[in-house]
Amino acid sequence: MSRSNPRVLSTLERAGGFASAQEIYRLMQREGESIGLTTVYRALQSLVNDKIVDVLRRDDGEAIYRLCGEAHHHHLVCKGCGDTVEIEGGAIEKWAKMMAEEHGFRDVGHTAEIFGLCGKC
Amino acid sequence: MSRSNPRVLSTLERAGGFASAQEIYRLMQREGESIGLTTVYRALQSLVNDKIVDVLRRDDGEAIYRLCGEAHHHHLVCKGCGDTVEIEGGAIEKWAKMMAEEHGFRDVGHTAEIFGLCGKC
DNA sequence: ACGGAAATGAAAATCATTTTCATTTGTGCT
DNA sequence: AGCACAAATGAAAATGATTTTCATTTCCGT
Repeated sequence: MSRSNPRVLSTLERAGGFASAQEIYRLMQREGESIGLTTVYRALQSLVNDKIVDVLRRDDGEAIYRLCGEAHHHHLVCKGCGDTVEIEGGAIEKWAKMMAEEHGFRDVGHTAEIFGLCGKC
Repeated sequence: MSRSNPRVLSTLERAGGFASAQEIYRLMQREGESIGLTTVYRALQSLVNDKIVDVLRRDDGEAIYRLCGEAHHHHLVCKGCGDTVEIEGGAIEKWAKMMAEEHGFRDVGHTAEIFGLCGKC
């Protein structure tokens, strides 16, 4: 029953380990891969079940899938041109850990993004 | 242009200060209030704009609206029971400011949430 | 009362995601 | 190879939340 499609996984990796189902589908299309949207969704669900990827939610409600165990980073996104810079978040990791401890939470993950206008916009 | 419908706000309050648009709509229907779903959505958007309510996402992607104070804060959400704790994020503010400066971004905002399992789950 | 702006809501449109179902592919067996 | 059967695939339809459209109604200022 392992529906983890290796092509989907590798596309997610190539996308920077962070993308929505629709994005992965479009990316594969653009690269000439023949695959159905349904299969992409199924592969991602399977990867989530197998705990190979994590699923989060964007502000607009779209689900985004992220490789687990990947040294994780955050994003600095330009509201004007959409340009994205990957940034490091050591401070955040510590903050998250502290807050979790303080409130008796365990098994914690986190999301953090910064958005604004880049130099060119 | 203040479309903040007082009946919607008071229903959200009565719902425990935490509900989805659909739930608020159904609640008002059940209580015999005459209102359209569209108006509920518009009222909630307006309340979000006015920073009277916060919007989060459930695991299934449905938006939930939540009354909250004006002070900027972040959330610690339990993946098990959905319990939410408002936390302070002084460290994040500084981090966001620093990163933005470093990459020449201005006019920046940010999001940050921590999720895990609370003591009871 | 009159006229224009804002509010309202029913119905249609949109969009991500899920389900259905017929078809294809793969695998083990003889 | 041929055969049966399970798993995988994907197109199309269904679903459900949210947004948009647009005609109608309510409000307010004159």
